[in-house]
This record gives sequence, C-alpha cells and structure tokens, in this order.
Amino acid sequence: MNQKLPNKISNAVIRRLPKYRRYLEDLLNKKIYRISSKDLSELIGFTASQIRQDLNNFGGFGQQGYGYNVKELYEEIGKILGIDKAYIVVIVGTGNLGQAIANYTHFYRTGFIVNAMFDVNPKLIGLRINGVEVMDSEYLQDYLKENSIDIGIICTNKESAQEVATKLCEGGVKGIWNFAPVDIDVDEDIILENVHLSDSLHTLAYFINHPQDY
Amino acid sequence: MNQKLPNKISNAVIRRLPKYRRYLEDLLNKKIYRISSKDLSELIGFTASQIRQDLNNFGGFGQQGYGYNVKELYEEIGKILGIDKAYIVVIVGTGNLGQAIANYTHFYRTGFIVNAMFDVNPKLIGLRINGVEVMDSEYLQDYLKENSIDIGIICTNKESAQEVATKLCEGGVKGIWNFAPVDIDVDEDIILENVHLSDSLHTLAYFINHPQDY
DNA sequence: TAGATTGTTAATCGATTAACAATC
DNA sequence: TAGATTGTTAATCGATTAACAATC
Repeated sequence: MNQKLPNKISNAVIRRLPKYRRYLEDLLNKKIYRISSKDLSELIGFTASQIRQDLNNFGGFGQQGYGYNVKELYEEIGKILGIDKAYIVVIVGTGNLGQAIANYTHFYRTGFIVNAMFDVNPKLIGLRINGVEVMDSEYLQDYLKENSIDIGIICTNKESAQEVATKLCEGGVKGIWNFAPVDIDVDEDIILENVHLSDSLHTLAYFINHPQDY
Repeated sequence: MNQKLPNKISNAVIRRLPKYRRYLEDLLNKKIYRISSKDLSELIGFTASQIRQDLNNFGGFGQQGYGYNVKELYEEIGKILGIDKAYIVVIVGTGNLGQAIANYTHFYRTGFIVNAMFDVNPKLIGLRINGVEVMDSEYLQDYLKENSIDIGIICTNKESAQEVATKLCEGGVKGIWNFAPVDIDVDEDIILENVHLSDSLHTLAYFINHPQDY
C-alpha cells in the first residue's frame, strides 16, 4: 500500500524519445561521451529544462555538476523504447511502399525482423524481397495462427486496410504500423501507429502557402 | 490602421486539417451532404467544441441550426491547405522509398507533379519511373537553376541528406519533404516537413512495451 | 415560431519554462 | 571546497473543453 502510482507519460514526451536517441547516437559517433542538458539543448532545439523534465520521467540519469553520460543515456533510452529487443513483423501490401519498408526496417534497424510478406497481386506473389518470399494474402490468417507475430505493417491501399487490420488483430499482433491513408479501427489492446503521408504532404503545402504560421 | 492582426494558427490545428478533409471526402463519397460538429465529432474522434474552434480559425463555415455543408467545407479546407493548386516537385534518391513516393504522390494526389528524379547510383540513372527519367544527382544544381521547383523530396540516406537539402535551398525550392532519418538545416524561409519513419517505429515499440501510456 | 446548432467567450486542463535548492 | 549542473517545484503559457448567447 501507499505504492507510488505511476504517472502516465504524455504522448509529447514519448515522441521526443527517438529524437533524443538519434542525437545521442550522433554524439557517440563523434566520440563525445558527456553532455549537459544545456549543450544538448543547443543541438536538439528543446530547452534544457524540457530535456531534464523529459528524462526525469524515466529516472535520474544525470549527475549534478557533470551532466549526462552519453553512452549510458543512449542505452537507457533504447531500453525505454524497447528497441533492445527483437520484433517479428509481417508486411501486408508489397507494392513500392511495402518493399521500401521491408528494405528500410532491414537496413536501419536490426531489431525488426520481417518474417513474412503478403500481397494479392499475382505478379508479386512468389517474389523474394530481402530473402523473404511474398505470399498470397489469402494465407495471412493461417500464417498468423501458426506464427507469433509482434507487429503488422499495412502497406495496402485504403480500401483493403481495414480488412487487413482486422485479420492482424485476430491473429494476435501487439501493434500495427499503418501506412494506408485511412484511419482504421483496431481492438483497444492493440497499439496503432499511423504514418499518414498524404497528411504530412498537405501540411507542407499549408505552410508553403502560410509561411507566417510556420 | 486598426487592422485586425492575423493570429498565428497553431501547429496542432494545422495538422488536424488534412484529417478533417479526409473525413469530409468519405462523407461525400457516402453522399452525405450535411453534418453537425457533434456528428463529425463521433466519426473523427475530436470534440465537437474543438471542431468548431478549429474551423473558426479560418472562417464561419457553418450555419446555426443546420451544421456544415460537407462539399463546401471539403473544398474550403482544400483551398486553405493550398491543394487546389499544383506543385512541381523533384525527388532526390530513387531507391525503394523514392520510387514509392513517386508512385504514391502520383497516385493519391494529382496536385503534386514529379518533374525530375535524381540519384547517384549508376544502376538507377536512366531508369524511367512513371515516365520520368532518373538523372545523375550531379545535375541537380543545374536543373534547379533552369527549372522552377516548388518542393524537393529527400529520399537519400542520412549521410547525403544535408548536402542535398543545401542544394535544394540554393535552387529556390519553397519546401522540403525529408524522409532521411536525420534533422537537416535549411534556410529559415524554406518550409521543412520531416517524415522520420524510424522515430514512428520506435514510438510504436514504446507503446507495445508500455500499454498503460497508450 | 421552436428547435437545433453554430460562433465565441470563459474555464479548465496539460505542457512548457523558469527558478533554485540539492548535490556531485 | 567552489563551480557546475542536475532534479524538482512553482509559474507561465498555450491548447482543449465547457457553456451559452446568437441566429439560422
């Protein structure tokens, strides 16, 4: 009893974590092993105060009078994000974007392992991408039943996205990374992360036309 | 004098605009021509109050006792975003992702016209994607000098991204859509929109490991 | 006209920034 | 020890929500 109830970490804080990690990686590559919140602030463009607030949501990683140990903080943030572990993923929709993602995740992050790819297009079925054969989407449900998959990546058109999402949920994935330009409904215990490219492009168009708001 | 000084529209509002537009498009497709902020609220997941606040930043598009005219609002938001106009774009980096974007923008939005593509890879130079020939990146500067380009899309690796960004800025683009997993510096009058896929994927990993924060 | 729903002001909530005591 | 810089509380700022008068 009297247990400290864990405060929910705000979305804003969480979405800054990968950026911290990127900058710490850069510092490590430059053989800089120590940094103060003030110096990091100048690099990353957040206030020193915000950096300290953000990090203290997860623990006291710094040391008064010294700053932060770059390597330690880099590794801690990796653990907090959970990217010290491996994730088994499937990609549904293997057009240009699906193939790009297959190569991208493969290239940038070893922790995300593409175990299977699916498509409805007979021209793509049977193709090998990064050594993984593209299967007929018809077999998606069976495949999910027989294999434990962490993340489903949706690279289909918007018409198919919901149906695929439903199958992924029923198949037991923990998270869905959705690139289809539509908002899909998923079980409430499934994590959904959208990449709405068209929204991003339209936002860019807005700012080009309204530079005073930028 | 006494001119109403235009309040800066907040980033949060601006980034909701494309989503409003998508939902209005869906409604139009379903032949629904009228909607109240309350009904739209249930579809889109923002509060009715927020919807009215958001829209009133740009004008009084609704009518008391009636709601909003779907078609009119859809078109207004398109104009506000500036996607009633056409934009000439170039894509630098024509690997899987660059090709995906070339096809994507071509497919989803007629308003973004890919005029040229560039790469350093001899295997890709000369290739035709959607009827556009991939040129040697060496000619990027000259091309920008001779052609008026609105948007530069960076699909290179992170090592080349800054150099390409600098050339795009010097070449007079108005905006840059950056897919390289790095933060680039651009002239302050150039609009920069980042799509950091790795950040998005890492955020997904975070939420899978901390569902209580989701 | 009566009912519905907006546009807009005021209240609340949450996130960011500032300040400084704690401490390495 | 003295100086530097964190961790954390308090103040501020901005965004969201609630309320309701205006009006179609």
